[in-house]
This record gives sequence, structure tokens and C-alpha cells, in this order.
Amino acid sequence: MKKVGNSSCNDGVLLRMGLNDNKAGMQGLDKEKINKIIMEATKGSRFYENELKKDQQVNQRIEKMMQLKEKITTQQLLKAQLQVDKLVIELEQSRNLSSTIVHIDMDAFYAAVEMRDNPELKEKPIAVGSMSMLSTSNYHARRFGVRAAMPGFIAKKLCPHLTIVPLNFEKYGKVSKEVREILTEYDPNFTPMGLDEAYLNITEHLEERLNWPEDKRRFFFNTERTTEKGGYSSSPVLFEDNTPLMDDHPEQRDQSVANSVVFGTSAEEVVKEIRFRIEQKTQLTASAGIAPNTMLAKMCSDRNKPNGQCRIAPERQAVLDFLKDLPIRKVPGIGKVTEKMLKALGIVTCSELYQQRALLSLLFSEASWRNFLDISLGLGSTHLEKTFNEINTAEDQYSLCRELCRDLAQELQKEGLKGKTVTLKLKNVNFEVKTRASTVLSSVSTEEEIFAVAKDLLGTEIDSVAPHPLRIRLMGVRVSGFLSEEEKKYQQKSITSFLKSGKETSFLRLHAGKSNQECFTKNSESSPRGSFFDKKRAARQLNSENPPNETVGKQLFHDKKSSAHFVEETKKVTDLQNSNVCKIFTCPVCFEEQSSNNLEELNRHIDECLSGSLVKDTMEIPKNDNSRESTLNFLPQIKSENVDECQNKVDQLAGADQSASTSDSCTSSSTEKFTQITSDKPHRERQPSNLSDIARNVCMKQCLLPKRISEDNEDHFEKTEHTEETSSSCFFEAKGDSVLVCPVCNSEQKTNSLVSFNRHVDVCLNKGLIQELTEKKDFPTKTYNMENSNRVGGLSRGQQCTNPSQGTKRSGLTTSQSVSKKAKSSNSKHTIDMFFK
DNA sequence: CGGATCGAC
DNA sequence: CTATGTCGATCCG
Repeated sequence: MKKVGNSSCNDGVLLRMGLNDNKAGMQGLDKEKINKIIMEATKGSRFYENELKKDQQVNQRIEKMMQLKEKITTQQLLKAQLQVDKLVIELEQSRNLSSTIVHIDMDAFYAAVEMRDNPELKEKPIAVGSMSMLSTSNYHARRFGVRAAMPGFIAKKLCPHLTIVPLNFEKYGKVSKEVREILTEYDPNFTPMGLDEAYLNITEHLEERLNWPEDKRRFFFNTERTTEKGGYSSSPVLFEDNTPLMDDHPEQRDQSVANSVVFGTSAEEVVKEIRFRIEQKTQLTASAGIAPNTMLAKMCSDRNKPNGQCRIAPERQAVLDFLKDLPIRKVPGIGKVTEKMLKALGIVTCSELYQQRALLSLLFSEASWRNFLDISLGLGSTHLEKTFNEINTAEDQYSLCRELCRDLAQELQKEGLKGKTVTLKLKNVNFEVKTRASTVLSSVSTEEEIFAVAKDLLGTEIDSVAPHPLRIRLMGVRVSGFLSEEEKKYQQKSITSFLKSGKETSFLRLHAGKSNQECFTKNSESSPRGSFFDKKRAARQLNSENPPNETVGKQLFHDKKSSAHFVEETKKVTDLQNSNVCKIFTCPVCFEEQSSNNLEELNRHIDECLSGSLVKDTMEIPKNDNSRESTLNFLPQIKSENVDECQNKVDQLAGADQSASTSDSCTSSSTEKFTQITSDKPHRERQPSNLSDIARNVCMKQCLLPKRISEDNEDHFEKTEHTEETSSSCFFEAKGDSVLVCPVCNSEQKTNSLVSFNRHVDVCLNKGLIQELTEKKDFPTKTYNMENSNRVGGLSRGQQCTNPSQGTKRSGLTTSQSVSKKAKSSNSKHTIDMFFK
């Protein structure tokens, strides 16, 4: 790829000004002219200087990224490709097309409201905001380059006739409420995003609607509106551009009532109906997107803006077609910086994003590239935040708290972690956040232990407002100050640093719903934003925070195990390899000191210990899914067969092994430590299944987890009821022989034994690895680079977390229920090869 | 924890 | 005449 320097530093500034995609209209200005005016107005200002500086920083990041890229060998790329493609298979399997998500977006909302209320503004270019900053502009003004987030005084230079109307949030809130009243009829759980946007899940509505009589789908034109000059009611021209209501629907022609429209039962019709009603009620137009998930719906609603709608059919191919040439910048969550970085790699469209998936996995943090992958596959959340009424009885609050503690305890025990500080986080109905922490002398990890502390904290808060009830909308429980039990006993430098990095927090929390109908924008607590961040944070630690929605939870788990561990552990091992400091290790199995500077040797020793200890000892592998996970990791590219079949085999295999290991009781930190030490070896994770459970457990941490795992993390309120059945839905029926293609040598392996197949893959893989190891001592394996990228050029981990729609979107994995449902659907048999053909 | 960063609105 | 916002959230030091 080329040097990055060729993009001028003005780009950033102009981008911020929102000019790069300005569509110049007849009466407006063309792009160059606009840029010129802006430059003149902005040049030399402090603001501009700062923009330049920031831009330079981005350029430097890009520079570093490119340097990193140079070092990547084709071998590494190949390996990365395999890894990523394995994930792709899983993701494909989890694709859920069964929901109908709608994104409603009011057109130029503030400006539209102002124009409605002051008809004199109607034909003029206007913007809403102040001389310092504009919030939005009408379409007329946009032709002059006047856009949201532009200072008013610059806008005035672009468009001297521009009328700037001050913000009037009260009014917008009122209108917004009117709109929400309509939306709630289609999805009582809809998620407002600010004042002018909302997500709806109309899946249920569609079902019900099928049986609705025509009259229930009939809506009347609003005739009683006093025609304010220019007359709204005289010409109810709806959907002028793309949706002639009367044309293609016979039932609409038959209408007996003159002044009414009957809408059909399809998703499109529902959305037309919504938009019709919004317009009738508020005189404002909205655009809408209909798609199988929130990310797609949002991008869709952008397509036919203003006053239009667009649908992505719930078919895999339709999704891919939509994405094919879509510029990544259109994706919510990909902002200016990410766009530029990807552009430096030659990535502009979503299909390019997919094509470069292997490279991206080497250059970006796990969270980042997985997000990219979700995007390029068109995966997103189908889950709109569950809402429930505010919890205000002490009893409910305690039981909720206990639930959280239980889930948290599970997570902790799986990780073999104990913490000394328990933090309770509460957000009341007024959005005030309180955290109350308590540090205890002995570490806690079980539900009871944690709850004992959390309960006190909660009790204190309840008492503090007594006799009034504590009215909360969010509760979280966190455990921090981790200390592995044996940490002190077996302190080793690398491990210590590892634990340190992971010692931050583990936070389980839950949103207590959006019972509020407040219209005020940016602090809607129940927006996916929070949960998304939670997820991401959780993802990068070995701790976890349980987000309020199940899909997020799933992903969280996914990330947590596979990436956080993978990365951290690999990093640590890399440290091991590179530093001369620690040459004495304690074997985590036999607890004997092993003096060696040869990691190979050490690992061999541990292996021996393991196979020995398996027989006599039943270590605490968290039993349920882990072994399956690990095995799943061996899954190669699967040909012409439902992935579930493999899954099934995996399950069978795992089941056998499972019985050997009694469950849990957890936290013999030996396992933990073992994990840490050994997990570095990339090929170890592919040890064939004759390895012990413990080894599998180790593997698991590096692996991409199958989505089922995340059942634990489902919405806590539903969890108790569903846990049983969802778990059982994890097992799939056996279906017979599989044809598997070795992802390394590409040859077909006909077998019904995953074990033997894996053995084959191992052989292939190890060949490559050995080669690589010998040719390069300091091999930048995939994870190694990922770690690096966090420090240097790559996106900082937090970076990709920033956006609300992303939040839901990125939890691309589906709920376990939908998995089982979906398992039968035809998509799962597509393989990645079909992508973007 | 504060400062820097990112992205949405 | 000037004049470039606010928020949530992460991460690093």
C-alpha cells in the first residue's frame, strides 16, 4: 500500500465540516466552492490548528499501522485467514434473519419542526442552532453546504440568506413524544435514540397483523388541520418520491371511505403506515429502514432519505448485496478516523472490509476486527433492549441484586478469580448514578459471598431514601481487586503482570428499563450504547460485565474467552519468551519448579503432568461448554454441510470427556496458571482430542467460542426461566457423515470422526508453525500483533465501542433460541466461499 | 482518576 | 464584531 502521507492534512478538517460528500444542488454551491469558503473562514483559527494537529496524529497512527503491515509474512496472513474464517463460519451459523427491525429517522428533525411552526421559513434555507454551532439544517440549506455540527458563522458565509433559528428543545420533545405514541403501538419496547430516531422490532406486530381486518389497518387523512398558508391538508402528498400509496395495493383502491388509506400486512406496508401516521399527526416526514437487524436497519433508513424507506429482505444474499458497495463510512460506528485508517489499507467498501479480514485481524485489536467482520457480514443485533418497569420494591431489588451476584459469581469462578472489592452501581430514575463500594478482607467469588457484600450496600442505599422507595433503572454489581489464590505462592513475573492487567473489574449489571417516557435525548439509559460499551469493556478483560441484553451478553462471553484471554495470554507468553528475567517456572500442575529457558521444554513437561493428572485427578474444568468449545475450535471449513452437524459431533466428543471431569468447585488456580503459561503456544490449541480435559480447557481460552455459551449471559430477568431449555437447545441431532475440508492443505477428508480429522489438521498446521518458528524467532503471531496494534497504530480498544447502534449491532450473535431455530434455516450451509461472489 | 480519543447527534 | 458543542465511554499513564 501507498504511503499515507498523500492525504492532505486538510482532509480531516473538511471531513469534520461534513463537506466531503456534499451534494451541491442547482441553487447551492459546488463542493469546491464550499471547501474554499470554509477554508477561508477557518484558516488560522485555533480550532483549525487543532484540527490539523489531530489529523497529524491520525496520520501517525496510520503510519505505524503500515509499518506493522510490512512485517506481516504471507505465512502469518495465511494462518490468520484460517482463524478468521473459522469465526466466519460460526458467525454465519449464528446469523439471524427472523426479526424485522425498523429504524425510524425523522427528516431534518429540528429544522422540520421549526419550518412547520413558522411557514415563512418553508422556502428558505434554515438551520437550527446558534452562530457558534448548528444542530441541523433543512435540505435547502444543505445545498449550500450548511450542515449539522457546523458553526453558524461559517454557515452564514456559505449561505448569507441562511436563517438561523435557536434551539427549542421543549418543542422538539413534544413532537418527539407524539411520534413515540405512534411507535409504541407497533412495538411497545421500541428504543428511542435521541429525539428523532428510534428502533422498532415489529416482528410480533407483523404476526398479529396478518389477522387484522381491513378496518384496523385503515387510517384517515387529517382534514381538520387549519391550513397554514401553503396548506398542508389541501395536498396530503405523502411519500412523493417512492411510495405511491394507492397504486399497487388493490385493497387501498377499494376503500369505502374517501378520506382514508388502508395499509397492507407486509413490513413495508407497516412502515408506510407508521410514516403516514407520523406525517398526519405531526406534519413531519420520516425516513425508515427495514432489515433483519439494527445495524442494517439504520443504514437502510439512510438510503432513501428524506421521506423514503428501504428494506433489506431477510435473506442472506439480500444483506450481502446491500453491503457490497456500501462505503464503510456509512456504517454506524465507523467514524472519520476509522474510515481513514481503513482507507489507508485500501478499504472503502464493506466487501473490501470482508476481503481484508485476515489482514485486519493482524492489524487491529480483536474487538475491532471482529466488529469489522460483523459489519462486513451484515450481522447485528436483533434484540431491542428489553424494557420492564422500574424496580422500586426493595424485595425486587434484592432479588435482582442476587441474580447479578449469581451471574457474576459464575463468571468469576470460570475464570478462577476472586476479588476483594464489591461495587454496587445504581442509577435512579433521574439518571443519577451512584456507586457504592466495599472492600472486604478475604476475597470473594461465590454468589453468597458477593451478595452478602452487595446486599449491605444496597440496603444502605434503600435506607438512605426511606421511607420512600429506591427507584432505580439500572443496577450493577462489580467485583474488582482480583487476586488469584495462588498468585502469591507462585508469583512469576509474567503471570503477575498478567493478573495485573486483568485485575480491573468484573461488572455485571442490568438495565432497569426505560420506564421513563422522557424525551430528552442523549441520556436515554436504555439505549444500546451502554450495553455495547459494557460488552466491549468486558471483552477486553478476562472479567466480565454482563450487559442487559442477551445478544450482547453472548458476544461478551465470546470475546472474553477467546480474545481477552488469547491476547493477554499470548502477550504474557511473548513476554516470557522475550525476557530473560524469568527462567524459573512453577509447573502449574505438579507445582514443581522447572528451570528452563526453553518454552518448548517447559510445555512438554506440563503436557506430561497433565496427562498424568487427568487420570487421577479431577480438576475443575468448568464443565459445561468448555470442552465443546475447545473442540469446536478445531472445526475447519465445512463443506456442503450444516455446521450443526459438526457441532453435534463436537458435542458428542465433548460429552464423553465431560464425564471424566467432575465439575467445578473451581479455582484451583493451578489450572488458571496453567492456562496462562501454556496458552501461548498457538499449536497447542489444536491439540487433538486425545488431550486431557484440562488441556482442552486451555485451548478453550484461546478459541472462538461457540455462541451457545453465552446462555449464561442472557437478560437476567428472563434467565431463570429459560436457562434450562436454552441449554438443551444447544445440542443438535446427529446427522451422519461429514465431508470436511482441511483448511490447511485444502484436501477433502472424509470422516465421521472429528478426532481423526483434527489430527490431520494438526499435522498440517504444525508443519506450518514449525517452519515459521524456525524462520523467525520473534514471531509476530496473530495475537502478538493484535496486542501491538493496541499500542501503536491500531485502534485503541475503546475506540470501536463508541456508538449506540453499534452496541446492539455488534452483538452479532443471536440468542440461543434463535440459534436453535435458525439451525434449520438454509443459510447455515453457505460457506464463506460464497461471499461477495 | 484526568486527559486524550472516538463517534453519534 | 466574535465565534467550532455535548455526551458517553474507554484507555493509558
